[in-house]
Amino acid sequence: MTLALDFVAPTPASAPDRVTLFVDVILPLPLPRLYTYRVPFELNDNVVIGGRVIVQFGAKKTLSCIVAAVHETPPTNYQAKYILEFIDDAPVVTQPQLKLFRWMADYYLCTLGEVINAALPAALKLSSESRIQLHPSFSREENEYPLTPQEELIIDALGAVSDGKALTFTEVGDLLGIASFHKVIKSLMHKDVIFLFEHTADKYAPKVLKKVRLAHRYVTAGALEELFNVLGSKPKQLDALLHYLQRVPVVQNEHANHAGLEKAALTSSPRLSASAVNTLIKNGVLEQFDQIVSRFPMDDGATTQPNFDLTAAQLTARDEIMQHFGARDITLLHGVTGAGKTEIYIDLIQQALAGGGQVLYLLPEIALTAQIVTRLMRVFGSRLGVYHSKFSDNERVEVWNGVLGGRFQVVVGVRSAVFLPFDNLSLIIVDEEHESSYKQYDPAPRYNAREVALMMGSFQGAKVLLGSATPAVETYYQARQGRYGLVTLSKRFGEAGMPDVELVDTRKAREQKSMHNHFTAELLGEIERKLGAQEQVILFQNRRGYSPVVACDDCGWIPKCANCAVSLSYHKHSHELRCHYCGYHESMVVKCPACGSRAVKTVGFGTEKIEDDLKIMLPQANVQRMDLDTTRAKNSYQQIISDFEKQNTNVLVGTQMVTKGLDFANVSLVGIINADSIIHYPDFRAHERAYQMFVQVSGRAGRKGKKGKVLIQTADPTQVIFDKVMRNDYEEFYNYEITQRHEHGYPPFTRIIKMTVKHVEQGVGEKAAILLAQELVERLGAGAVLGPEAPYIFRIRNFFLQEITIKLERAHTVLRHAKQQIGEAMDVVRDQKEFKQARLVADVDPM
DNA sequence: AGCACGCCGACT
DNA sequence: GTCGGCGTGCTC
Repeated sequence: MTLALDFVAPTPASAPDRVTLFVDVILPLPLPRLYTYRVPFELNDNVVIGGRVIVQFGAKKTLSCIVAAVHETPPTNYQAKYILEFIDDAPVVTQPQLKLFRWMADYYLCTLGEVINAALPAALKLSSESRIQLHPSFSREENEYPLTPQEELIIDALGAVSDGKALTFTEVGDLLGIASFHKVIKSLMHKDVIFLFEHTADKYAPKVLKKVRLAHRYVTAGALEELFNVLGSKPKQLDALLHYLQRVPVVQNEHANHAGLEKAALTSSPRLSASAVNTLIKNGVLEQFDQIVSRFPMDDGATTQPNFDLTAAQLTARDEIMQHFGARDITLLHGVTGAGKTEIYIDLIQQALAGGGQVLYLLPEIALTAQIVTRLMRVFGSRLGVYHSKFSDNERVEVWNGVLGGRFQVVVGVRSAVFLPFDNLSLIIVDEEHESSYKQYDPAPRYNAREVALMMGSFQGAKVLLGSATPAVETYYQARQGRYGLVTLSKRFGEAGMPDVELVDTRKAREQKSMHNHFTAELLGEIERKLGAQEQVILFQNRRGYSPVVACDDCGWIPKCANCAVSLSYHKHSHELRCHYCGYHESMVVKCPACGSRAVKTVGFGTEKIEDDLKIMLPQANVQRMDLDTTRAKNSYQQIISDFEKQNTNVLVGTQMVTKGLDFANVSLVGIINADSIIHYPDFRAHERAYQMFVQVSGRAGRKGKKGKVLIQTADPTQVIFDKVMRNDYEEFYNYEITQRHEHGYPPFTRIIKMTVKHVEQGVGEKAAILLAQELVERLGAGAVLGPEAPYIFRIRNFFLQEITIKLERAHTVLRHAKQQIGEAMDVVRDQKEFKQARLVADVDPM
């Protein structure tokens, strides 16, 4: 019957031909290829490139993934599975993004899945877990199969069929107390006791506000009066109602009542009774409703007009930038610390917005503070989205959707903000472009947000402005070559001169026995003088903890990490020995386990010891420490900053954190406790990094008309780098450094790819690395391959490391070819049976 | 990345 | 004899 009908029924003229669509999807897994799924015919119209779909992957996994392409080509050597579900009817990933993600996977030698994984906020990735439920046909009485006690336990937990309780696999595992519960589930399925289903859910939960409003029938003066009479004998309810009416002009403004009032405004007040409010709701006087609200305040504090005027120098710089953008897409703004780059950025952002485009403003993590956000918020109001790593996942999704939906035209954010779904960027600002925190190290994609921003700019026709007081040598080189525009701002804002930089010779001081712990008499005296003058001091020590090493004074025994090739650092406040690489920690040893001596001493020093010493030497000083250990809690960073700002503390001791973008008007002295530990680094970028660090930290001294002072303690004041820092001439530093780079064939004259081979067995790892190096030499030539070599820290988290450095010429064709070759070389190693356990990692443009 | 299938030691 | 360890291969 139905068959006949089908046969007879003519295809409606309006219906499209019955095309079978296939989609190529990006799975959120480190897989090299895309996978092709078939679209159920009735869902053909739902296909959206950049939208999410749910598919079955493998036997037992449902995943949400992104549609990368739609086509009609059926796969030839396998049967495509059907898509299970379409989640979105509009893209969550835009076309320009897909293009960028492809570029990233290609350039950084990783998979698209890894890029997608890093890009999407976790809440946009659907959670999928298998669950089990009692089979409708199952009943205990009629059950014919014998059941094991474990099976009984699960059936008990599933309750009766009627109330249909479901258990996740994890819950089943917990219930049985074993990890291998699969057999039990399989057996239960076989016996038709349970069935299995997949539960997928969007994890993003909108924020819901509970609100109340006056029921519609009371919204007239007359009805209200009547209501008052009725409530006359109920003072609490009347009180609550009056309070509501006081806050909401019900009669005059009907819309105000419709918008209602937050329920908490009535219930949380100690003067009002929450139960009275609930009674009013129950009796229908007030009605309660939910309102989905944004996690970001909508009320627009924007003035549209910035509350400042650009100085003549800033105006000139701004105009020069605009001029460069006329001819070039990328411009470097080289402006000394305190020259007022932010004002220029704001001005440019306003212009870009006026032209209708989107703007992305990237900042390193530590520079994206409440200070800068408040400032931007004042100008851009609710058009500004903020993307910070300390944000909750729901907040990130809101920013993501806000960019998609056009609510946010400007986003200020950290590294990962380059993943946001822009499709109409007209300006990207990368502030502090030299910062190494733009580079992601550990999980792939090992990308540099600055480079991604440049590529994104070129894809979307956006101008990119790089800003820094100490540009990366590579960046400055491009500018000098004329590939980037170059604008220089050399004057500090508001008359503040550059600080005086002085070197203090610690070797000499040691000889003269004039050191007080790690302080020279000069530094200590200067700190005292500044404190006496009610001024503030910042001390920089590039190492956290109390001491990096402890050692037995009698036998020389040193506690080492069990998982890494490092000594354990002593942290006094927690009285622990900690590994800074894997997080391993144990109690501080009192007695040497090797010889039994109790003379276990600390060696070397970190921020904690500096803080400690200073508190003892200058008891009148109020010392605060700022490093990874004191800022781990959510708001502690903000707290430390605000204490220092309000001058509750007068000395701030810290790691790199104190060097970035903090503006404190009253700081007149910056001390660098041990410059040598910053300079001596086995890396071609050591000088650049040291220079940047010294200049950045010096920039904290002296602002708003006060001339600051910088004291650098070093055992060897004759080192070249100090000369460059003291002359305060970036050009000179650059000229020196670029010559070095040229001589030794380092970037920007070459491109570097660092390969790391990790293996739990040292010998096997070494052999794998040797093979990899051989394969690379074969393909790229001996001159391009350095190593393998064990890094200084040759074991981390139980993996032995071997590194191979590949140096390539800069040309793009070379790069393309080389990456192909590297991929092949890696495959050769991976295909060897004995190296199956080796982990091979490629890091393109390491920092 | 999971998660299955497949081959070797200590136990009902 | 089996249960269960984790080694390698596949997932459209």
